[in-house]
Amino acid sequence: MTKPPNDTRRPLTLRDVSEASGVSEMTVSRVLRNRGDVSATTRSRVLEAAKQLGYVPNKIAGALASQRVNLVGVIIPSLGNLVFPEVLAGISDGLEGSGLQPVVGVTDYSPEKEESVLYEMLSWRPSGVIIAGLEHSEAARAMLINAGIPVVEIMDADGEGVDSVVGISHRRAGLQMAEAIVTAGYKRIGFLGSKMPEDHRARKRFEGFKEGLAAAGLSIADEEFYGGGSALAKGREMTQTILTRSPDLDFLYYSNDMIGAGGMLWCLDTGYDVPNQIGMAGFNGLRLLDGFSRRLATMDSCRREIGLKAAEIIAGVPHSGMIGGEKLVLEPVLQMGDTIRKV
Amino acid sequence: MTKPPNDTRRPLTLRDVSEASGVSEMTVSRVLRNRGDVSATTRSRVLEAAKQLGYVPNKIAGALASQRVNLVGVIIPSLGNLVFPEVLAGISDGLEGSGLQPVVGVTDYSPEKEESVLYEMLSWRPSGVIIAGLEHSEAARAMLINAGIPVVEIMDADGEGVDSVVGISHRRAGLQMAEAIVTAGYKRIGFLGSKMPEDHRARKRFEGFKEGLAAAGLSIADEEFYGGGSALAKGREMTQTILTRSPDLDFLYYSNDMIGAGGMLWCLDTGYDVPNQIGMAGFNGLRLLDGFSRRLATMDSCRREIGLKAAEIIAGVPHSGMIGGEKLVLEPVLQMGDTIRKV
DNA sequence: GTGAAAGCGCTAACAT
DNA sequence: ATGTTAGCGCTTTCAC
Repeated sequence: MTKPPNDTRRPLTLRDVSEASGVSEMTVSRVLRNRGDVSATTRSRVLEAAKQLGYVPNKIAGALASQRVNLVGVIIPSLGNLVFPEVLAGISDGLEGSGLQPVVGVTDYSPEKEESVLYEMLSWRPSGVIIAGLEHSEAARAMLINAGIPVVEIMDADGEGVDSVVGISHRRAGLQMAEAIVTAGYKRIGFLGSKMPEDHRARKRFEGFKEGLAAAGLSIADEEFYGGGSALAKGREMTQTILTRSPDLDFLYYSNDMIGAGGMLWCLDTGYDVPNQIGMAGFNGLRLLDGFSRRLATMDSCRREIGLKAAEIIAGVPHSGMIGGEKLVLEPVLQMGDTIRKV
Repeated sequence: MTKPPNDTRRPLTLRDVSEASGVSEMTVSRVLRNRGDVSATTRSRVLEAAKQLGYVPNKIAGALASQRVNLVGVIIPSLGNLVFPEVLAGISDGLEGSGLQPVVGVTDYSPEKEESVLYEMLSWRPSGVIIAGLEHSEAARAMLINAGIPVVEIMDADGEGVDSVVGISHRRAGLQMAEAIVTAGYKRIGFLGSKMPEDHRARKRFEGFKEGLAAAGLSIADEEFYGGGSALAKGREMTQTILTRSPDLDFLYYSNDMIGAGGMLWCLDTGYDVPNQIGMAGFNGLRLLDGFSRRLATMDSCRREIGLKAAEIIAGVPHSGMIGGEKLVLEPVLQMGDTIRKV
């Protein structure tokens, strides 16, 4: 394979391949897309020329002409949180074989940024959009409705979607965890979470959690919130802080596994008897934490499957018909781990 | 903000805005792009009409006409490994304000997939490509050279690049770690890593490491490799395995911090005296691990800065001139942590 | 099985 | 400050 002789710095076009092979542009196009009937000889002659020249088709022109773009916009709040790359992995799997490619946009949990990222994406006329959460600005919702393409809102099932929805009920997840804690006999419960008002899923879990406690006549005894930084380190710090302030707490509910793991490390280092003296639980079911000596109680957020299903919905929608409106609510499984005492 | 009255399911065009506002398509285009002089009145009339209709420009057509695409292709091996999202964050920062947007492609460490992802990306005629590593297939190299756009190969500086290069010398990183270990007086050294033949950076670190040991008349006493799974858990398992097989090892060098942390947890749980009985070190400088009770010795891989600089190179290249060929070698800092004994 | 013509929705370049 | 014309590189459609 020698270096293609593209001396002129002008990108190669179909016409170049056409001239090099002595075949019309149209037929070259057919060969390169495996469309229509082309004789074996013409076919191989074209492929030879294309390879020889190092021709790379121009999808921009192709997309404009065909009104077809094999891209799926994926909009998520962050890449720093382990959870989202896993959703992406699921999406990537779900798109496998469909010819569609994900294009990722990150919002940093900012509604304004979400709006601009969405606008940017839609301007490339993707075949579909997968977007985290159900809460969007008015303008963003309008764009999603108006885009005329399948939209899947993922990760959250507590609310109304624009089109299709794939997620779990975070409210119910919080509620179920509260029930498990109450059943185990814990009474003085602390909550530790992030102070991101725009993390609606964390907020809903917290609300469901409080609701579950309330049903048993209990409420949050103390709470602690954090901003940026290494989640593990923050979990450690916050745990020390809250237990110093409220030494009588017998359970700590963390809004995610990373801070929960940090808290667990601190409790074990400090000599707490987990789960008898103090119980603890997180959220997400992060496999990352499998290597710890104790397994933190948690609840799987089904993120890989969510990505997979969302992608399948996009990939499965026929090019014209677009029915949509599916709502798929997955059921997370409570994993008791080693940090909730047996009843 | 009422729902835009786009009754016909046909996407809106510039012409629609033109008709709605009574301004020529060309002037509408100018307004929407803030290009050229437009009177304040026409301007506001156009913006009003565009907003009213919910018009989203078609970048495909725009790109085709202007031969300008504000996209930067970013090709990385994986999203599951913490390291790459951090590089992405750096790229995202470096692109800030340039008007360029990253489009991410994942190769799963497969040269074939890298080739197809690259082909796919180039077919969108991006303004530049940032790609992990210096090792590519012949065809991939040819595409990169032939693309006629700035290319930045990142993360590795041990070798020749196609155009610009931003990275660290993994060989030197391994070598320096070996020197630190030798200096601390360790003699019986084990290596634990992944068995990914395509992870050239890990391979180079290992080679540099062995070279560093050799310079002191030492060599690897035992080694252990792993495949998939939770890295923390694997680090734990492998550490048990290698120390059972070779109980006389006094140092363990891990190819990354996650397996190193797993190993550290196991050693501490098992009652090893770290760092006196056994020392250990990883690689990457993961801040994620800040919450552990001991800090693992490690070496910063400068991944955020690598992303930042690579993006700046792409963003800084003038639209035509394309000089390129920069090579930026960053210097990782050795962090001794708590797992190498003081001399 | 192959080719010619028209045009996708925009913007560069040139009017005015 | 605004409008007109001619394409960008491909694919659709229709002809042969």
